[in-house]
Amino acid sequence: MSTEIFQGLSLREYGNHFVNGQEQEVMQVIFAFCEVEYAGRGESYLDTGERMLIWKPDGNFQVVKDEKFKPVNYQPTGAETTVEFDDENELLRFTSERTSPNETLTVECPVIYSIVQYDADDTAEIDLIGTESDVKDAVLTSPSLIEEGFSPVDDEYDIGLGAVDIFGHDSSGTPVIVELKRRKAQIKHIDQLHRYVEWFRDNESETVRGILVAPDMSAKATELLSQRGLEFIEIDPLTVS
Amino acid sequence: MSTEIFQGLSLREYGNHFVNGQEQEVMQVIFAFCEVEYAGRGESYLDTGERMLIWKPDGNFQVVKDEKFKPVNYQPTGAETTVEFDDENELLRFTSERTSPNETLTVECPVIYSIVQYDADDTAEIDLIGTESDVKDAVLTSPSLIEEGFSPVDDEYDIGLGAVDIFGHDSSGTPVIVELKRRKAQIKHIDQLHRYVEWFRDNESETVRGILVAPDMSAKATELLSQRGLEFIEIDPLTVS
DNA sequence: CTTTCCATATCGGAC
DNA sequence: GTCCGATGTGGAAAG
Repeated sequence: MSTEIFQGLSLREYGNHFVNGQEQEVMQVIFAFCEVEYAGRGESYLDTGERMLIWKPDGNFQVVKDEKFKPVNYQPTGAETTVEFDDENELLRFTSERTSPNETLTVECPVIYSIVQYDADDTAEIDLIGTESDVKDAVLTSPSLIEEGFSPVDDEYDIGLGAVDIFGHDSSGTPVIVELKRRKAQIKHIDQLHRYVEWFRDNESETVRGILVAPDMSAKATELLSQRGLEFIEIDPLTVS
Repeated sequence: MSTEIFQGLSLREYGNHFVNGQEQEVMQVIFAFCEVEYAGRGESYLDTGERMLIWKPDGNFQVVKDEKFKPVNYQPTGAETTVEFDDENELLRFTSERTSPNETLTVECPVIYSIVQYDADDTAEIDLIGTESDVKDAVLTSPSLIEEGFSPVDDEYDIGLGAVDIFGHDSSGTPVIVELKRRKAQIKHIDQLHRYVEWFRDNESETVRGILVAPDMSAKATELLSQRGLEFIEIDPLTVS
């Protein structure tokens, strides 16, 4: 069976199962009453309550409340997670640490209701379309999506102050900087394209066009784009994927 | 008991428990062999495999693999999630939908190993310090953190092209725009401050100072900051919280 | 290591 | 609803 479930054990017995599950590299899901502390880039404290804990073999550890999408506290993949039984205070303590940045997550559980060890057989990988990368591939394959005569020269062209999505020339030989967005463009995306274009003007050539490619633009973004002499071309990531 | 666990049931029986759990507004955790499809802003397909599903009362639904920190597929809080038994294909189908953006997540489970219904009692809320808001409070309380004679006039001052974190005047009456960051500043943060300062120059007064406040800055950000005539002041969010 | 940028970003707040 | 910015953003890719 893929799931092994334990209930009604002592904290010490649960602790032994956790160590065993870690050795066997299975995902462990813990239903517990706990208190959570975090210290690192920020610091947080979460008073006692009933939560679910997720402990994966790759070290990532999450404290999950019964509401909200994101974990309330966590340590991402790569953390070193351990568990110990504190017999003086009668609790199980999970410690999840990582370096760069230096961060520590501590979860103390005086009560554990049940745990599930899941030895999941899952070799499939997700296939996702409609990404910015898909838009880039489409434009490189069919440059006329930008405009007739557009000729790409390079992609992910590093200028030191970032990387230009697509660099090329228009039909009259003018340099063109293309910035791609998979979603409705916002002001900050105009900033980004503007930075690339300004760099090009300062370092390469006075004459240069900047084109933002996105399925749509916010009103303020449209205004700022125009004010900065940049251009917009509408492409929907899903229709070119 | 806070957790109710079901194993070895028929798909139809599991389905009844899901409906019941949804009515009782408990968090449901499902260990299943499943296939996942998503369509909305993007589109994805995940072939069959063993995963954990999380279904919370607020509608958020997650497909969790035994590796990686983030769910491989999901629908965030606010989605409408339902389950149905497809007796023709002998599987349980979860459908999680939301509008704006219009998105659908479908999870088909021909096998379910076990489910946990967790009626979590958790009223505590996390207390986090070291945020940008903490830095703002510190500066408003002690303006000399910026420099001697700095006098804040407004915070979250909306200029149409975004909102200035803190607006004020220096000791000689020159307008000052302050942008706060809780972490090491990057090029895009220089862009942001630059946008505010340029707007002020164009709409209010030629004379204006732009100050970036952060615990540190990247080398390129330092370069761009200097090039654009902006200033930097070092403040660590944790030492002022 | 650092730095940059994408993300089905999510989330919260202001208008 | 739209829009903007913060996030302990996480994660990948490139230097």
